[in-house]
Amino acid sequence: MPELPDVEIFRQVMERHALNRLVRTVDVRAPEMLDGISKRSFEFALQGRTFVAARRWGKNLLLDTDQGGTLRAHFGMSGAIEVRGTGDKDGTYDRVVFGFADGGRLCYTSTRKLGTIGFVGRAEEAIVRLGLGPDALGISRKEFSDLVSSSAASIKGLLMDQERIAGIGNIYSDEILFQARIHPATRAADLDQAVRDDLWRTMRQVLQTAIRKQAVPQRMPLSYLLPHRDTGAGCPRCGGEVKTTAVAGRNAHFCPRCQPAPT
DNA sequence: ACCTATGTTATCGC
DNA sequence: GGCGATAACATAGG
Repeated sequence: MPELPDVEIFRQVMERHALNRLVRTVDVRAPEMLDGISKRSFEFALQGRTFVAARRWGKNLLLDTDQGGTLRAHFGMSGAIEVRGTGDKDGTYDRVVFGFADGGRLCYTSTRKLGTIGFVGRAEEAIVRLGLGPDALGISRKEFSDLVSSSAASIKGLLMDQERIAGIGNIYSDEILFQARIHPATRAADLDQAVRDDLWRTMRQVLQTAIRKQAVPQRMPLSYLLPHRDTGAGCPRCGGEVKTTAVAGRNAHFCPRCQPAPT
């Protein structure tokens, strides 16, 4: 689930349902998911506080607290953030649970425990420590163009490299490249300026559309690859067969006819 | 049983 | 130093 659009939806949910509520209890059920902080320190840091702002950087959710200090959460491949009411029962995969004084709960969930959650004095510390590049929706056209033209990696590999540009993963890199009609294995530096500029616009358009659709695959435009990624359906543009191929360590979905291999 | 999966990180070879 | 491939992490589902 959690690439930039998914985390942005989490952020919006936090903004509407988690701000300015007193955190009375902190229950760390999977301490192995804590990043750089002990269970005791984490609980101590958050108990009695309220979240005053919800931010996002790449795939990381950042919740600023009223006393300074920021909760940072990353969701791995199977994580989410869920707000529960008093009567709702616990989920099997609730890994960290914040109990609000008003009875509701904020739950950091993760099936596979591949994510991390931590607390830092300033959000920037976490961003620097994780080595994250500029957010995919924050990078300027010029910055993006320079990044692409100076990379020897495949364009898909570059889009997924969190140290260069933060927020895009396997699913959305495929979608962006499909919409831009670029083969995922194309060397980034081989793209000329017009293509780089178009790719920047396409990247923003895809991410913003996904956010508008609540990052729900079924709500994406029919012209997107995402809703029928695993249905075996043909290319939504030409009807041809969608292929898969390994690029930068991941399985890329693409249409060989619409996204011809680089020569 | 075996394979795959929306992520990250360490390691190895080129 | 950059990059791709691979394994590992923990778990579910086909």
